[in-house]
Amino acid sequence: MPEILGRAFYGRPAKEVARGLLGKILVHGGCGGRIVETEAYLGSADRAAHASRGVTERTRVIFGPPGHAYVYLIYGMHECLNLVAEPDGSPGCVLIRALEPLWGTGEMRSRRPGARTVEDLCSGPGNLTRAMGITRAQNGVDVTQGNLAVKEPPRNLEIEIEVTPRIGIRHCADWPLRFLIKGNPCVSPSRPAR
DNA sequence: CAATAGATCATCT
DNA sequence: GATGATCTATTGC
Repeated sequence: MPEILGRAFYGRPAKEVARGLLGKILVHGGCGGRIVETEAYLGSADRAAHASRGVTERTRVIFGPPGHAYVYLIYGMHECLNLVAEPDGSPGCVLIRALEPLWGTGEMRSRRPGARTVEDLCSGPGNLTRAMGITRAQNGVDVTQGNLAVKEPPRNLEIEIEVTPRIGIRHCADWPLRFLIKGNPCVSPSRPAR
């Protein structure tokens, strides 16, 4: 049985957690996939991060204990999944941008009739939450226990990690905080930066 | 293939 | 009242 990642894994700098999550397995309900793309979001210095403006009703989970989910609605239509990093009281989280679908692909397809290929199912933050059935109902849930969790892969494959600037933001657009598994076809397509 | 438009709403100013 | 950690369809080379 693959092991669920514990609190200590998340209670580190967001950058390390983002890098460490590559190759791990995200599961929710009967669906699961390998994490192939992440982005780190920091605290007050990172103007691209929601947490940079301090604690509000929305951002308070980012300041809370690590190992919890932060799910929010973007552009009025897409939900994005983050995992809270850093020790309790310190802001930081990791946006999960893309998965390589492994289990429950039939269920994913039924939630995403528009997807043409398996690689498309979880390619992009909005796409993966819809495919996995993750919504704001999961905001604040503990990811170290329960049906939304991240596990150790059955066997550790050798992966090559690439670091690039983050996608789709206007502040701090040149900070190298995006991590991806080089060459993986499920990584989200690059889009025109604004 | 690249660029653009439109959808649509919670959150913050 | 403006903005945004997006996606898809459509248009134009």
